[in-house]
Order: sequence, then structure tokens, then C-alpha cells
Amino acid sequence: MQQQNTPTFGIGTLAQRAGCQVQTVRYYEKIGLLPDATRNAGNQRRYHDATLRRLTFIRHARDFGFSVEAVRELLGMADHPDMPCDHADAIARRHLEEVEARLERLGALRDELQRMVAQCAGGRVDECRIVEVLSDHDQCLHTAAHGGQRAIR
Amino acid sequence: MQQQNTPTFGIGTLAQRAGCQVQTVRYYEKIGLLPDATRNAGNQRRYHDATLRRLTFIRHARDFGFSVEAVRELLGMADHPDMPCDHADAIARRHLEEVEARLERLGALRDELQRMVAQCAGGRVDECRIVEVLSDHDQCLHTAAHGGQRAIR
DNA sequence: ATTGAACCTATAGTGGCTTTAGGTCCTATG
DNA sequence: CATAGGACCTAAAGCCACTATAGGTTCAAT
Repeated sequence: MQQQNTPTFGIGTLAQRAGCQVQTVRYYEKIGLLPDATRNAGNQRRYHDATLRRLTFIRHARDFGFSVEAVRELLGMADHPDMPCDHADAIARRHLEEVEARLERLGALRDELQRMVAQCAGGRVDECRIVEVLSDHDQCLHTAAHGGQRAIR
Repeated sequence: MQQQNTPTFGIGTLAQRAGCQVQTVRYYEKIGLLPDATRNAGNQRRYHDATLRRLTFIRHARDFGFSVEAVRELLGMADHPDMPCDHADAIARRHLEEVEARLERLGALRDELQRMVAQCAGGRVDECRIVEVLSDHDQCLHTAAHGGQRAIR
């Protein structure tokens, strides 16, 4: 290991270089995405570039919308370059499918909202199309599976 | 009030008719979206149709993706039919804008994921396009505003 | 009288952080 | 060398909108 020789830096610098917050770094350490940092004499965390690369990987994966658990698996794979990448592929494909499903529901929601907003004439509440649609039993969204899982994401 | 004369029913029936869970009803009561229910001799909640209508309104608004706070405002307006509906309109328009913004980011994310997945040849991890994209500093998403708010929704 | 479903309250857990409170350490200046 | 103030430390609570769990009470049918 030549890590002993590389320059080290504090958590603030690390966070800034990775484009995230200091508390987030500590959080990732706590949940085990980042290894327990070495400390200086005053108990402050010291990092080298290897950790910056790992944190950058994490942030990229999170930017792509992968869950922390998926990131954990992807990191595990990145740590073993000689293994086959089927599983990374499967994780990415599944995530893509989820994103596509969300896109579809969100698109339908946009259409409904557009219709709703377009029909509001701007008068009194009791003539308001928005309040009316929300009140009406039979004006259900086809996107909303009643009794299934809720919340469009 | 003819509420004294209308038949009443329990929380299970209410939840079932509104298509939500019993705990959710109690939660809405606790946060003040639903009024404190009247109780029978054995301390169990008794409801009439007015509450069912209110709960249905809430569930519809939530299905449309309005936040609980937005629902609270919309309910307040629905309670005053003689007031102008500008504010309901504004809330709906703003929500529509947010949905459109999310759609855009999610669409860009789908494109990136599709590219990523398409380029994975299925070999070893160190040749894997997925791991590579996540590792690479310069392969940033244009959708991800580093330093801004995170998480694509 | 008994059974079992439906109800009750209070509390904790979800995800992925962010915020707060109350302290300690480091570094630059006087 | 003292001091100021910024960066760092931990632990715990807060966010959203519920959902789940534990441990008890009430209701309706037999």
C-alpha cells in the first residue's frame, strides 16, 4: 500500500470534491458504504484519493437513482473487477424498468392535471373544476390503483 | 344538522369505502385532515357520510400527488364554496409544473440508463460499461445538479 | 359464556438523508 | 503565546406520509 505516502485531507475537502455534504459522508460511513475513516491525533477523519473515488462512485450511482442497497451491491462488484458483470447488468436493467414504469404513471398524472387545470374557469370554489374533480367519487384516476400501493413517484 | 339521523359506521367500513387503510384514517385524524371522530359507548369511532366524502376528497388529492399540506389548503377551500378559487387553481398549476419538471428529469435519466445498459457487453466487471460510467469523474449526468437538491423523483 | 374479528393507543420503523445541540480541535492572527 | 472563529466531533431528532408492531379492549355471533 502506498496510501501511507499519499496526501490526506479532511472530511470537508472530501465532501466538497465529491459534491456532497459533510454529514452525508459521515452517514455513508455509518451505514457502511464508506469504510471507517482513519483518524488524526485529534480524532478527526483523514482521507486519501481512494475514498474520494469510492464516494464519487456512490454519488454517481445515487444520481442515477439507484437505491443505497443497489449502490452497496454495485460497490461490491466494483471491488471485484475479475468477476462477471451479469449482476450489475441485472441491477441496472431492473432500475431502468422501474424508471420507465414511473415515467408512465407520471405522464398519465400530468395529463390528468393538465385537463383539470385547463377546465378551471377561475370563478367561485363551488364552480371550480379542480375542487369538483377531487370531490367526485366517479372521477377516479386510471393511474391510481386503489387498494394497491400508493403515491406516484 | 341531520347528522344525528344518518346511519353511522365504523372505521373499517369508512376505510374500505374510501379505499385506504384503517391506520391511515387514524393518522389523518391525528394530523387534523379529518376532524376528531365521535365515539360510541365503547370508545370506538363512528362516522357518517360527510366524513366519507371528506376522506374521499383527501384520497383523490393524494392520488393526484398533492402533498398533505396542499390537501389541507384544498380542503379549506372546499369548505368555503362561496370564495374565489384562484388559490386552488394556483396550487394545481404549481403541482403540474413540479410534475412536468420531474418528468423531464426522469426522462433524461431513462435515456442515460438506456445508453448505459445498451453498452454493457456482459463480460467481466472491469470491462463493464455500467461500472465504468459510475466510476468515471467526467461522465456526469446533465440531469444531476451537483450541489443543488438531489434525488430524482 | 365464549370466541374471534374488529377496534383501541402508543410507539417504532421506512429511506436517505438533514438539522440541531452541545461540545472539541485546528489554524491564523495579534 | 493567547485567542478567535471556523472546521470538526457525537448523538439524537426531524423530515414525509404513512405502515407495522405490541399489547390491550370491545363487539357480534354462536
